[in-house]
Amino acid sequence: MQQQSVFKALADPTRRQLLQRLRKGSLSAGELAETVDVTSASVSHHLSILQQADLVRVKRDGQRRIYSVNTTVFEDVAAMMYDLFGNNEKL
Amino acid sequence: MQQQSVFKALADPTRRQLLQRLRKGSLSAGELAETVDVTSASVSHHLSILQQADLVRVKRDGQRRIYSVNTTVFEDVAAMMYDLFGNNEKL
DNA sequence: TAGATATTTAGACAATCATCTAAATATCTA
DNA sequence: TAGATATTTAGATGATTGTCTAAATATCTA
Repeated sequence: MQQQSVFKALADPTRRQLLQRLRKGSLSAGELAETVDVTSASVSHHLSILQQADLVRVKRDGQRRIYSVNTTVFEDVAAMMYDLFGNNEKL
Repeated sequence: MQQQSVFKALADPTRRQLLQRLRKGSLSAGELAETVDVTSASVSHHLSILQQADLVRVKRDGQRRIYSVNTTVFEDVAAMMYDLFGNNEKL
């Protein structure tokens, strides 16, 4: 889990949109592409960045690829946040 | 609190480094500049981005400017994370 | 096997970004 | 007030990024 790749992945609004779609359930690359306003080539590119940051997982299903949020990473992201803002009374 | 400005602000390693320094206590722009490997002009630029994202606060002290982490923003950042990863058993 | 469908990869381009140096602004002090 | 100190602003530059179209790859089905 690389801090840099995670924060960079989250910095793009389209990628955050994709993550939010996936929160509700797994979707194929094509289904995801329909929910955002860029080409499927761009979506594919974004998905690969999310994958590299380990924020999403993918599995094959025929000619489709099914993406899902990697929820196990949440704790790591929370730890990063703590690393930046931690040690205050709100935690 | 703009999601976009916060995530973008956190995406840069130098800015995260500055936040970590400030976690331990308030510092002037010059003191911050000594702790990172860029010019004070660059640090000033980064600090303005952190300010715009409301992640740091600044107050004047003579010719110095004293920066500190805006800890109250942590809850908002946590909420953003929940918005992306939320609804899983780890929360 | 041919053609259709799903997705990724390659290559190009414009916009954004981090950084630098130099100059400007503001404040302190002798 | 002059000069020193602290910080920001302006302008330039090279690198990175998000996006597109076109082509490549992989899989399904008639």
